[in-house]
Amino acid sequence: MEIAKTYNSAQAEQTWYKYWLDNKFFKSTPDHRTPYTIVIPPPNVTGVLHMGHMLNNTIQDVLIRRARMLGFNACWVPGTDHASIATEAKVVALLKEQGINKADLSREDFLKHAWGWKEKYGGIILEQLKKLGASCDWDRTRFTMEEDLSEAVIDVFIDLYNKGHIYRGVRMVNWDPQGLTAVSDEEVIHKEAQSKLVYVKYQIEASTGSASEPEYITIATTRPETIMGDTAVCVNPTDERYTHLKGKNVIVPIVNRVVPVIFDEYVDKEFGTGTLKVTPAHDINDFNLGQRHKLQTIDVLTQEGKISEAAGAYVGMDRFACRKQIIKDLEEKGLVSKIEDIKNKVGYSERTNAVIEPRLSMQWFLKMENVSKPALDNVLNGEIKLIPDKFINTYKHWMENVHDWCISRQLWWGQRIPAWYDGQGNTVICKTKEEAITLLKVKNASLNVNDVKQDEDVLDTWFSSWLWPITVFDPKVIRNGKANANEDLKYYYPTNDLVTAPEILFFWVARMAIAGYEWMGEKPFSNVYLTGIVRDKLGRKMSKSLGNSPDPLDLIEKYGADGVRVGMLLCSPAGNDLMFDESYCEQGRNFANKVWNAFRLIKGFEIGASTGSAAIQQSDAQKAAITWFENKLSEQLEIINDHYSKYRMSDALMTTYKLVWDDFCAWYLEAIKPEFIDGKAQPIDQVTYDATIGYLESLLKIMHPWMPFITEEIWHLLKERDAKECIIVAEWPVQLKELDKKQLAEFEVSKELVAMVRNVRAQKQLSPKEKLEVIEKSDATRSYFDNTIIKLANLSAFSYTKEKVEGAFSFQIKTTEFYIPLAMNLNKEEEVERLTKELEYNKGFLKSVQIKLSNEKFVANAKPEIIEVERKKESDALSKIKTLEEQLAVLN
RNA sequence: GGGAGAUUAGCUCAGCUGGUUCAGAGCAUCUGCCUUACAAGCAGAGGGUCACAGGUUCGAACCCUGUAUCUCCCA
Repeated sequence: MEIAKTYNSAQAEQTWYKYWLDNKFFKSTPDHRTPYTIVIPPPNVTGVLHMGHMLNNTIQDVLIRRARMLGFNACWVPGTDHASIATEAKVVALLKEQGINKADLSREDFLKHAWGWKEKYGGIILEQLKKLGASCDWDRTRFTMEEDLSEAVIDVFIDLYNKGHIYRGVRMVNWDPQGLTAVSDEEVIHKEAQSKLVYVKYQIEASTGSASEPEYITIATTRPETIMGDTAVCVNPTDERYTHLKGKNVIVPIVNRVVPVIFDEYVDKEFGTGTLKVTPAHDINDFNLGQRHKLQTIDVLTQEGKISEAAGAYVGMDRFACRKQIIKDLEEKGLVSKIEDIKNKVGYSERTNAVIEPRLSMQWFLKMENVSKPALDNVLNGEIKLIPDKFINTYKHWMENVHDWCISRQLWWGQRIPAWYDGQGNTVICKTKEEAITLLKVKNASLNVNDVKQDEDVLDTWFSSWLWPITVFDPKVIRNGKANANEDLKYYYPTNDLVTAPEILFFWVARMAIAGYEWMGEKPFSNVYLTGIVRDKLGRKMSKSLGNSPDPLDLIEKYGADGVRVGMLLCSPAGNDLMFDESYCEQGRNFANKVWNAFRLIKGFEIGASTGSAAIQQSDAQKAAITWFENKLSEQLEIINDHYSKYRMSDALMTTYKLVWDDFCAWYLEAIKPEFIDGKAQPIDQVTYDATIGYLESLLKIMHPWMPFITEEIWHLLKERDAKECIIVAEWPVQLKELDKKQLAEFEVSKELVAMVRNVRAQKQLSPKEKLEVIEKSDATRSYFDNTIIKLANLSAFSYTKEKVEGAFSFQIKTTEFYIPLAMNLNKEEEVERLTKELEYNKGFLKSVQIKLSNEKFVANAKPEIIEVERKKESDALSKIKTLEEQLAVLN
């Protein structure tokens, strides 16, 4: 069979993904094994795969594949999130293109369009995940808006309401004037902006009878368009500049409203002029002031962010246009004393990027104080681990200062709030209209059934996804109670690992923890692995608008899924952002190709007869290499397992990479590779061949989580296997019970020796083909790796002597001296220089060690083993120096 | 404004309990090689005042204090 010189990723990817699906290797059902569970952070149903998903899901796939190989019942649940605002915005935009206005549609018709849209475009991202090899149990795919899951959301609302955690009230909320909905605090992104601080003069109302010049007080504001809503001016009571204003009123410009001057500690004397215009309808702090001082609230903005009728001026004008206009008008009236450029933070909607408007409105809230406690405690006590743990601080800080959660959204796409009103001020919370009528009748005997109306709003998307680790398994558990949980939930919950971005630590992770304790009485996951943000190599966040994000699918096409997976993870320290560059994918692809070629070499071996006259015997070089690699593999496997246990993904990958490339390809294969005689490769003996195949299989297994496709491909090309005998379900290799550390150390010395010989060749410009001889000055007569060294360094002989060899090139490894007799004459000067340099170095070393050893405090305080090491260094250095001096003496 | 984290080779990062001349890896660079698995490769080499300034210690990349720069979170 002809094997291609380079690995064809596209073909293997297609073949094996289908094969895995057909054989149901991703599928998990409860059984006697221990489960290992991950629920996917459900991507936005409108989303397309970006680099963040790529990173995130590759990590999950690595974890799940390894768990599967370790013998766990591995279950990775996929799905999508309905993303209320984002999806509704997309549907509204699409309808607009078709000339349809949302306002003209009924709720039902709009939802039909939305579902139609979801069926058509939703879930593209799940198909894309398959391209990177994600081994999700697709039969379990869930969507947060599907009927069962939605019902659970309603159950949860009712339950929380009954427990007294949910309330409705008029509060200052973050209003998105584009999405036309309230959003939670977490959905507001604060960005620094260049703003103008306008100093406006408000006339102080003259005391009766006084005819003097009008007196003014100057306030500074970045929001002059809200002046029409001013109902007071506030100063700090300790501010001596303004004490004379006690009991006075001022006249609000433009609308000429007379409002009081109030005194409150809240005002910062240093900022602006130390006076504050108070607009209770449009600023949370002003609202609080208004409450304290019983001020009138005048809402001068509409929900679209335009000036409202109540303003009495500029009605219908956009808020930003009005800002410009009002400054102009105030200037004309001579009421602007100055305008300053300042930097301040402006909130933007996470979903629509519109500037958030603080706005008073009637909303539903969840009281966080009580429900959040177990979720905080169990992170602090380590029951739930955050990786890396630096996030514990952030988490703690948020949890301790958490505000009530505004959970209502003025949208249609989502779970509708199960609150019912009778039009006369009575409200009941229940699932159906029938129930509502019954319940309302109790409160209102003269109830008119036609007046019973359900709340128009839906719930925040996170109010559904916080149930994700529970309801993907058993959506009915909320109403049935956890004692009646189904088999799946009992078996898979709590899940093991959650892999997600730090950005949604509060949005989602914290809230899932809350929900987990509230309804399951138990954590939803044991470990939360927080990935970094994928940035470009200039450190900029990858984004569509910057156009600096490669399309993951293009990368896969170019470098292969395995190559991209390796590339992503090579540069992804946990919790730190990663500076992505395509060259990492190239490195990944090159690695895949290296593996492919190692396979080609092995596959090409011709196996010699094991008996008879033409029998091929295993050489000592091969025998030694085999025992060495068995130990090396075991040693490195232990390190890899340790990295995994600490979620050090890039370290686990790099260790794997070096084990394969350096230890296996560069040393092991070179050592056992049969020689060429007369241009023809010699056959290999059966024992060496079998051992090599065994090692390759172990390595393929270790590589599989990172590179699922190429490993499966080679696994099957290596030998005929049964239909179900796939690497994806192969057993993870086990370590040796006991490592031969002495042999490992000995081989390291051998490697150094080989490198030394190669170095001499390079220096003296000798061909690698020219055989050299090496003599070791030693009492020994042979050692385990002699023949391996002969093979690797291409020596004619490797021998031992007790005497000094003169006229040969000499060098030391540790304290042992070696000679290479060279046909050419040594360049005396060069040798003297080289040896002198080495002598100087060793003398310097010796000095530093001796200083340390002669320091009484060191000898008194340092641990005995440390002192022992220092003494050994001293004696080694002394012996090295002696040897070098002898060598130099001979040359001179 | 409050808090967290970072700063180690050209780049991306390790460095876990302070202790080997502890300063490391991968990539990139340079030099020599088309050596019949692999030029997507092989062999070799160079490259760092561990941000800066103090301090603790027999000993500091590591602990402490301050400074600078950057990132993130919260208000």
